[in-house]
Amino acid sequence: MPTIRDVANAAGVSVGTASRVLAGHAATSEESRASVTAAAAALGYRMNARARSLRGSRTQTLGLLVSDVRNPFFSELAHAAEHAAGEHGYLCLLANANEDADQEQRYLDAFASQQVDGVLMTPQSENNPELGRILDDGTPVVFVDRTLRSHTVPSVTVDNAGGIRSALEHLRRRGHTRVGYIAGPTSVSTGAARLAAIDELRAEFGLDNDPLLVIEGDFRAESGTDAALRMLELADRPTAILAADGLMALGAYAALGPRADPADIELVSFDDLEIFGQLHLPISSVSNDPGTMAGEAVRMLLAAIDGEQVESVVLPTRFIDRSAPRGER
Amino acid sequence: MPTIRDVANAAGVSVGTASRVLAGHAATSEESRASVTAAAAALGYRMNARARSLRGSRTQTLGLLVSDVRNPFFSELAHAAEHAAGEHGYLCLLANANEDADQEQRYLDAFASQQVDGVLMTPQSENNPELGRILDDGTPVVFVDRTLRSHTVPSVTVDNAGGIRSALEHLRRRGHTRVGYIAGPTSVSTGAARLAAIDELRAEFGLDNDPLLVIEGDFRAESGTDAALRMLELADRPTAILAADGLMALGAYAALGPRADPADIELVSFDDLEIFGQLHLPISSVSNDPGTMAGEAVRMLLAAIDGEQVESVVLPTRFIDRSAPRGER
DNA sequence: CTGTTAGCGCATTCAT
DNA sequence: ATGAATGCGCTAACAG
Repeated sequence: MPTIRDVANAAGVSVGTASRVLAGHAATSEESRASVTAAAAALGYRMNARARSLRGSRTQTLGLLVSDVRNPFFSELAHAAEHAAGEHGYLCLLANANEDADQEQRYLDAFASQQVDGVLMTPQSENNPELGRILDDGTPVVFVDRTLRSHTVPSVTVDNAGGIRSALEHLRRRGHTRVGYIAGPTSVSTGAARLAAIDELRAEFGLDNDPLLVIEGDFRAESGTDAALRMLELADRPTAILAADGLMALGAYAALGPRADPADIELVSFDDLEIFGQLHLPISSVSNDPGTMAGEAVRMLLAAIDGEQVESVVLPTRFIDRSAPRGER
Repeated sequence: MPTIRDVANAAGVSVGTASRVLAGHAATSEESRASVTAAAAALGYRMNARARSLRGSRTQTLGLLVSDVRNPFFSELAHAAEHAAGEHGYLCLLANANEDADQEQRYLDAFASQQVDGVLMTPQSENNPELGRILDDGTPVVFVDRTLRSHTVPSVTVDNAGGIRSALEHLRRRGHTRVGYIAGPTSVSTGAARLAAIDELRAEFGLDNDPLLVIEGDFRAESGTDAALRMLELADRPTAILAADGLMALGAYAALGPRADPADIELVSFDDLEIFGQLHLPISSVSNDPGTMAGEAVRMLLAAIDGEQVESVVLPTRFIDRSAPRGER
């Protein structure tokens, strides 16, 4: 691969001049601009981004660490973040923590040694020492979707309590008082916040206060299936099930089986997945658009990289009612 | 951030010695090993991967370019590739071409300027000049899932004809002769190969040769919905629909609607998505495991980076029958 | 075994 | 406007 030196030689100028022309610097003559450009094209010159970033202080690279790329919510988030970053000339290093704290640390270390300009992440483990080091180094970090008690970091999250409230309002309108809740892990901020909201609002919405109606899952489909099956075996079955995330809602859907009657049980999910619109049992949802979250988070991160002070934002949710018309219940 | 020079000073050795210790090089004394290690820990030293790769020839970084991360097939592929790469000490730059040829070129350029050691991609545009340049530079490239006529590159693909055959065998067993086919874009190798296989086998399997029963989609859900709707409006409706990929199958499923009777129409998909097992209309599928494909592709790419000659591989598919028992038809 | 030196590709001084 | 020189952090070659 030709270097800038080859280009300079071919163009008959010094590397300094070649560098200035290639960087679009102002102080260059028409003549050298022409010869350097021609030489670069002829040689098929391509700038070495790593060498450039060694000299300068920016790498134009962002680290993006999500909990699980196979979760549609996060893959949408990753896509949107990568897209937004690209629009600002940044490249993303995408990594998948895979719900594993060790892996999360390894990737953060890799990000740091790759000199990323900033990190966007959906954190999952409290007191992650690697995160502490990165912050100490002065690398800007923005949390998306989740937060951590152990570290004060700007974040983009949704109004979990508001979302839960909208779901409960829906369920009250539909006449449900016996509602099963498939919780997320309370070790994760979203899991904890949503469960806390349920407990807070239980009385106001006249929900049965039965501990058997709350089962903690792990934000994956299978745990949703298990939880739903256990609830359905109860002597006093719930008439509706609310899941703390989309995958667990899908798991609960699977548990109900292909012959389930929409009038039999009502499903509501936190997170809106595209597939929900296509199922034979409608799943209403609290929609928290990952695309919007990612866009906002990238904006914040870039501002932080530019040295600005950024404030956390909490986005509103929107309830999507997919339930059958009243008459059909 | 402390550099290796700071560590060397703190340890009272030269940078050369510090470098050797940190790299785990053999020729170091017990004494310097101890002092350097201690100094590095005390200072919180972290190697600068970009500076290292500027000196050496490897960056330990792979470029991974997929057509659409939001497609579960590709997100699974990306996850598996990243995981496999990580196990070999490689970091992945993940990019999303988003089914756009321009974007594909931009990312390939970015990969090259980041000096990736190799590129793993699901190609989508023939005669991509940027791809030509990368190959000319001697950067190893491996195609996954798809191939290109314009470039001879080692690839990991599935046996498309065999997969189609297994689907048609299933449909014949179930007594279908009027089968609608939702094709993929013929500009993509998989789309073309699967359609060609159908045409090839049409007579052998006694399928109706009605042009109205073949509609070309674009591998996205919506096109599957459109195609299925058009087929269902035909005076002589198909009794089964076969889709060239999972998302279009899901789209067709949506077109059938929540009240569709499993006995009414049979759905088969090329690609197996996790959700298929949970729908009220079963979707049988030709499973081509993206995890296996990605693992194999990473193995090949790393071998190619090590200068070995690698051969393309074609993986077999496995048919997953989710149709209702015969008695219920 | 270790210190010294050079150089990877580039941008940026400082002279001119 | 441009050339020469310097250094980013690191590894490798060469002496010792």
